[in-house]
Amino acid sequence: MTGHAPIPIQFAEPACLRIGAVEFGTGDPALHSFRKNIQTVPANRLLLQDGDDSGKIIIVMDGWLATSKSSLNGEVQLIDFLLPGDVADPTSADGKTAGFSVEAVTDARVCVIPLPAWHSLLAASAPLARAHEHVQAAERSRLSERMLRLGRGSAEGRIAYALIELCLRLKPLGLSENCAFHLPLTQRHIGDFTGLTAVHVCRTLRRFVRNGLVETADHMDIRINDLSALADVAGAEPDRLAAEITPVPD
Amino acid sequence: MTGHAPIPIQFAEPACLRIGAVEFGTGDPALHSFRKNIQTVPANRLLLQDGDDSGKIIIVMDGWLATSKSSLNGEVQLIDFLLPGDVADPTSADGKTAGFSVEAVTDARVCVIPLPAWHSLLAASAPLARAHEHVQAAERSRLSERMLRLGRGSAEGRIAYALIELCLRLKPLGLSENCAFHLPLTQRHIGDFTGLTAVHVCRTLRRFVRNGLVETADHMDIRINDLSALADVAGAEPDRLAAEITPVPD
DNA sequence: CGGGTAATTGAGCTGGTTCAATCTGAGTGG
DNA sequence: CCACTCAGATTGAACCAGCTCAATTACCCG
Repeated sequence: MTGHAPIPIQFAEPACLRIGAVEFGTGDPALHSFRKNIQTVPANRLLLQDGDDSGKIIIVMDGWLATSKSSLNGEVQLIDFLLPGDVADPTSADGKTAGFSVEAVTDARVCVIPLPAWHSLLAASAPLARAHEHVQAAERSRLSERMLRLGRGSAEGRIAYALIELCLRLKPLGLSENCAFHLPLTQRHIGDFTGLTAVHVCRTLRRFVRNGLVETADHMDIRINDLSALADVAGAEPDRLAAEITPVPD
Repeated sequence: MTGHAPIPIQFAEPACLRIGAVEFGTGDPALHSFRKNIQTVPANRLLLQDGDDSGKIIIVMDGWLATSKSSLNGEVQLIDFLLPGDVADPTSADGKTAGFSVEAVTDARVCVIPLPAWHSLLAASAPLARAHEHVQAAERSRLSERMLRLGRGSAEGRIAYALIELCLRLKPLGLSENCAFHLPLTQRHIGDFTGLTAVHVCRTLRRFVRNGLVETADHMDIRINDLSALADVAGAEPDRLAAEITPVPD
């Protein structure tokens, strides 16, 4: 699991910290305390293990993270992907145990803040608290949508939904132009995300391509060719979905 | 969907409002503003529809609620059950649309608070904010656990987990004595909760009974006879699970 | 060139669904 | 008191979507 970084990590120096769609820190005294908590992590590194004592939150600055849980026999379920501006709060009801694992999918830069510090930051800055509220709300909505597909959707529906969700989330980050985007994922990731086998992900994706719903290049450069048809398969309305799962500026 | 109340609703007058494991309001000036927001709702009443403009949170005082989403073809996925002390915050990223439906499973009493009022209450009372934090953390952990089963678990695993989760959650409410408890649910509810057909829920429950894992009476009075065996089937550790999904006093 | 990971495709199997019949218990009206 | 109804539970039988196992290909990197 603890992988190697295939390419050297190089990120621009942070001018600010973004939470959802809102930027913080420029000229903010709080930024100073952030700076020393920033770390770069290589792809596939486990940041936090389900069940560990956690006591911190993780803010994604660059790259992709994923939260996950594993069954005893080693099967993995990805709970959510975390993109820049997202916040992972793994704390469960006891206030310390992590309720899921957090791992870097790509090389990433994160800001790790101990819970007490985080709570005082939230208490000190209403805009920060509001932005965090939006990010949490977006995640809640994503989880509900995904839970519906996991429980009631077909393989096609799950994968179609996943593609649309990721497309919509990448758009405000400037990573999805005209429904074309790159997923730094393997088919296994998509399988772990949708509760399917990698084999069946492959078959289903191929079928989408055959039917002209999507195009692929380089295996993970995706272009959604027929969004409304894909949305039908997913049982989703893209516009409403975007409003519900994408944090807004405020 | 808008059902009839089979029995008249009768609840004790509220002395206080409980959030998670913490009671508020006795002598608290904020209680006064709560009181007028309390309402009783009959079983099967829809309190909020997925996609509606919401702008409020719902605190459960008595009875069971459920949050859910439905697919276009009418299949239902229950996202979570809400028990007394739980808080439903259906707001999604846009700050107003409800990301799921909320309905009363049994006759219930709830306290409905508009979001602005709720936010000022949270800002005014650190203990309230902390209690809410715990309730949210408990819900997050439950969702992750359930997502793992939905994506990767067998029917047996999902149902075993659901029984254990509900048993653990009912215990601190005084509704589960010695792993024996009543579920005010039909097998259809359990199916919608676990992403299975009611038929298969029935078969699986019968198998549990045949194998001595659980006993049932009156169809929905459940007794877990062999917790450790059931936990094995569920792939769960009851003690750790209880800590993660049950709000603590503080 | 060799080795390792990911994708692709085929073939057969199976857990859970669907459809359908029966059974049970509570409520209702006579 | 019984007949009727209706929702839920139970059980059987056939079916099928997605899984497993397995072989092949493509690609990257040393």
